[in-house]
Order: sequence, then C-alpha cells, then structure tokens
Amino acid sequence: MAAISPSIVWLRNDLRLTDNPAVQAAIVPGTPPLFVYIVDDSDKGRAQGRPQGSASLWWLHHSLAALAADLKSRGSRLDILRGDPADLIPALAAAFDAKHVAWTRRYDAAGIDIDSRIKSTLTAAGIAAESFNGQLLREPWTVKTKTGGPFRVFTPFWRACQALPPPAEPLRAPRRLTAVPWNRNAPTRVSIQELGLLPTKPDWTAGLREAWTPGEAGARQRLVDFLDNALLRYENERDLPSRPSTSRLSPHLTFGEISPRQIWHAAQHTAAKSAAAAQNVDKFLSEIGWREFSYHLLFHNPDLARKNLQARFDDFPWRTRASKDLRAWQQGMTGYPIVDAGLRELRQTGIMHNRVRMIAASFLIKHLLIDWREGERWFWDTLVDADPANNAASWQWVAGSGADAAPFFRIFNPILQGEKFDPDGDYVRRFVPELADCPSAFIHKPWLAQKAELQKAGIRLGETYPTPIVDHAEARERALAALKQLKD
DNA sequence: TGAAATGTTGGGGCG
DNA sequence: ACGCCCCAACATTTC
Repeated sequence: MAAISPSIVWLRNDLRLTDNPAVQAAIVPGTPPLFVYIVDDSDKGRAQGRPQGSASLWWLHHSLAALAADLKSRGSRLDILRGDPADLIPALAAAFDAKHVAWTRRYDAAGIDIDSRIKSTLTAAGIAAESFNGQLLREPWTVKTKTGGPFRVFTPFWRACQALPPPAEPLRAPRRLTAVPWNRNAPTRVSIQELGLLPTKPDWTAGLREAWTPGEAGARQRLVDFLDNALLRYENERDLPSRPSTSRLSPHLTFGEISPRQIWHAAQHTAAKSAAAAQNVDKFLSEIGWREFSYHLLFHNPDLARKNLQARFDDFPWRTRASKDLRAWQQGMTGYPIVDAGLRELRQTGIMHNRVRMIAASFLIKHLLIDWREGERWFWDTLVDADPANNAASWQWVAGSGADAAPFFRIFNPILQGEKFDPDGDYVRRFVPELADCPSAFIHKPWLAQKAELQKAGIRLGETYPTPIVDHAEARERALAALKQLKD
C-alpha cells in the first residue's frame, strides 16, 4: 500500500492545538498531519540572531513535553528535529511526499527571512506552503494611520485596532488524530531529553517549577483563574508587585500556548457580566494592546532590539566601563530594595512584575547611565517571557529612545516608587530576605534607619545588604545633565 | 505608566 | 479685630 502523503505542521512559537490555524489547515480527511518542531542550532535561526536564555529553554522543554503529551493523547505524535529548517523542511516534505506545509507567522527579521526562503523553496518544488496569523490580534501591516503608514503612538494605534472587526472566534483543537509512521528516509529525530534544554549542575530551576505550569493546559488554567479570581482587582492592584493581580500569561503567550484571540474572546465573555468587569477587561486588554503595538513596531523596525528608534540617542554618553555597576544590578545588589527585589525575582522565577520592570529598567538606564541594550540583553537571557518585540520595545520605551516613549527626564525615584507600590514592603521582604525584619518605615531606604534599629533587624549595611551604589539625588542630576547633552 | 521645584491658597496661631 | 507669618495642601511648571 502506498504511504498516505501527510501534511506537515511546522510548530514554532505556537505550541498549542487550540486556535492554531496551521493545525487547522492540516486537518484534511485522508492526509493525516505530521507535527514537527525544529530546534534551529544555526545562529540566524534564533530570534534577533541570538540564542534563547536558559530560563526560556527550561520553559521550552516543558512546553514541548506538554504538547507531545497532548498529541499522544489524541493519537498523534510530536516529532522533533535538530538542524537548519531550510534543509529539514524540504527534506521532510520530500521524504513523506507531503503536498502541504503550514505554519503560523513570526515577526522578527531573521525569522521572516528564513520563512520566506523556505516558502519559495517549497513552492518551487510544487508543495503548497501556507503561513497564518496565529500570534496576534492584528497583522502588523493591516493597522495603518490615515496616511497609510505605521503607527508610532500607542493610543491611536490601539483605537485603530479596536475599530477593526472583532478577531475571529478561536478554532477548536482537533479531537482525534492519526499518527503517521516515521519514514526511514526522513531526517533523524531527537527526543526532548536529547535536546538538553534543562540545566543540570546546578539545577537552579526549583523557583521556576514552583511558579509555572508550561503548556497549553496550564495556560488555559491561568487565563480562567485570572478572569474568575483576579480580574476585578486588576485596575486597582495591577501595579502592586506583592499582589497576585496580574494575569501572568506572558510566557504562555511567548511560547504560543495560548493565543491573543482566545484571551480576547474569553475576556469579552467575562466583560459582559458587569460594568466593573467590563472596565477591568478594558484595562487588561490594553496590555494585550501594548503587545500588539510592540509587534507593530518590531515589524516596521526590524532593528528594534539594536537601534534607537530616535536617532538623537545614538550619541548618548552611556557609561561604557561600568561593568561593576551592571553586575550589581544584574545580581540585585544595588542597595535599592525595590530594584534588588525585582532583579532577584527575575532570577528566581524567570519573571518580574511589570511595575518593577519599569523601576529596575529606569534605574539601570538613568541612575547608572548604562545603555538600555545591556538591560535588554539581560532580560532576554533571564526572562521566561523573553519576547523579541515586547522586550525591545519596552526597553526603548523606558530609555526614552523609542516610540511613544517616556521622556528621558522622567526618572523614577526608587524610594518613592517602592513606598507607593509596595507600601508594607511585602514584595521586598519576599525577594530580599536579608531585609525581612527591617521596619516598614525604612524598608525602601534602610540606609536612613538608626543603626540600632538595623542591628535589631539583623541588618549590617555593607555586609548583609549593600549600601546604595549611587546616591539618588546625585544620579538624578547626572542623568538630567546627560539629557542636556542629548539636545545639543 | 514621574519627581522635584516653584507657585498659590487658605486656615490658624499669634502679636 | 486685624494683619502677619507659617506651613500644609494643592496646583503648576520645569527638568
């Protein structure tokens, strides 16, 4: 019997079966789909031409495992390959005599380039290659200003998005699938374990395991939990890092375990319940809107992670020999508790609360005068939600070099921000345990406490916890002086 | 999706 | 009783 020619679903950052148009497109009677994931070892294959960080790799491992289990329970299989997709995809199609390959789009320049080359190769070989929008509410090129150009300001961008017809209803996951036997002429497969994505010695991932459930089911559960239990507090509490009032969906979105369409529709459903729900949904969806805006910016500015959107920042006098300060920031040892708590949360859990990201980023850029790209790179390496669009766009936003960005003179005061958004210091105490017993009045400025008081709390500044590496007022003046140079 | 400096106002203590 | 000063509270401007 002649082998049935399968269609190939090339999965990438869309590790889900629900609302996945590439999966849907491959479900054709008589042509069972082959589900393939490729670990691209070539440099060009990675988003922004750089490897993913170890936290992201941990997530990838578990997300792949979850997807493999989902496919298995439906009678199918996830096949993993390692190498260059430009070789592997055509080789797979040839080995299986596939007539159809489908994937959902990515938006970083390197990825777009690879995908369009592969599409031409396949098309030239008489194979239908189809790409879909799986990761965004709106394709970046479909949202235009009145004059037909891309948006550079968030509010009108989001308004234009909302004026478009609502996103399509999410697609259902396939129920029952048929596994395609592997072909001996096809490239060699590897197991998830063989990919070696998990750190071994030391295994520092206990914090990650505790905080997260990677995979489609975990993503959906997170969304339901958020809408059912936290939504009504979202507007009031989303800026309080000690409160579990954010959605924490970002890494699930990064890996495509859930789509923004699913989120949008579920949120609309919840919004219909009450005026209060609707108002909170509005706030929440505008954060999804910022993600859309970031992708819009990335698509129209492929160098977003490397190049200032505002060229006047190209000559900014960043401190280039500040490796000691950079290191203190990375390790959460700046002496400013809210900043240190954020960077330690990042290393421990692979994520940082959004409010604290802004404070920590502002501190690196404005207090330490270190190039925002250094911070962008660190976040890329350590965040489980490291995303080529969100990360780059947000760093440029804080730096003031981006689109619709905070002006450079908007300098967060880490003490006031701490007191405003972590008034009892719960967040600091959790992630900076050496300050756990510090009186609340000084939790964000321990260097101003009486020595006896600190002693009682077991704190010896400069020994158990650092003294501030820069003085806020001085650093602020220095940054404002640098701003003047920028104008000249 | 700031902070700090500066300006304005109004209540209350006080001579 | 009144004006003066102080200063908190709030508003505006500037960085």
